[in-house]
Amino acid sequence: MTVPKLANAELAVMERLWEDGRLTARDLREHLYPDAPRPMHGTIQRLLQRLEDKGFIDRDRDRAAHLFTPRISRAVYAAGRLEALADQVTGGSFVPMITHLVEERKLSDADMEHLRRLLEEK
Amino acid sequence: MTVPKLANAELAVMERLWEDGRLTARDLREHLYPDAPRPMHGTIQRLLQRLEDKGFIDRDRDRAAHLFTPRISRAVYAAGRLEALADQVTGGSFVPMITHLVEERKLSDADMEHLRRLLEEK
DNA sequence: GCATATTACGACATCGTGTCGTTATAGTCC
DNA sequence: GGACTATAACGACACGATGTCGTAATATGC
Repeated sequence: MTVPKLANAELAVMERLWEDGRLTARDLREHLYPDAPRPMHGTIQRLLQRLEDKGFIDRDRDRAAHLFTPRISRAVYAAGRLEALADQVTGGSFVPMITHLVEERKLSDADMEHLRRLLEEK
Repeated sequence: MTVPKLANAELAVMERLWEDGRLTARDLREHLYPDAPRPMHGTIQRLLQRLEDKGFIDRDRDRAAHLFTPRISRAVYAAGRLEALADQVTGGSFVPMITHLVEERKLSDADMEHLRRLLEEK
């Protein structure tokens, strides 16, 4: 699996990093657990460590409080998971699911137009 | 979540049902565990029961050995999971991931052409 | 009615995940 | 340097989902 799956708490951390770009563990804690009854230091550290192990983030160790930046963008993650889904269910092809979405009108007019132009260009 | 996620063993059962359309528990056992050291009766029954609970299959109780048929097609499942992915990661939009796939040339020429025609028609 | 096949389901081991507790390490102020 | 605080590192645990097993209930065929 090229792009591993993110668990819920891990995804929440990535959401903040995708939004803000570069944060410390403390920043993340304050954003994600604003009024937690417990410190949550260890939890955040654990999550960041696992995300680093999976290759999702970079860790800048220059200062005492490390700085974390996303290594995989939101679009790359989404596309990677979509690939994994296609590999698992439809033999690697994206056509069946997209076809179904179009026929069930799950895509907005703007999305349809956007994709039309995208496909024309390439 | 409209379409629940399938676990590995559950997906393997659905694969057989999507291929063959209508099978008994025995058929499934012979296909999925051809030379298992243990019977695996209970395992298959458990999986089928959970799939029924999740709404993935229909159970025909007319005969002693029940007949199982898929209630959710492969395309519906794939599209449903794709929707869940989009909701979770890209705010419900499919554009970012498809755009990324196109730019990374993950779609075959045939797929591109297929999608072009699909979008033109609708 | 007995032997066999099948269903129903409780129980367990395992794994991933979220959390906590403890220790190690680094920075700051006196 | 020593005391204090903040952070990092990481082992440990609880929990839920999952795959499997064991056993009892039920149905079928002879």
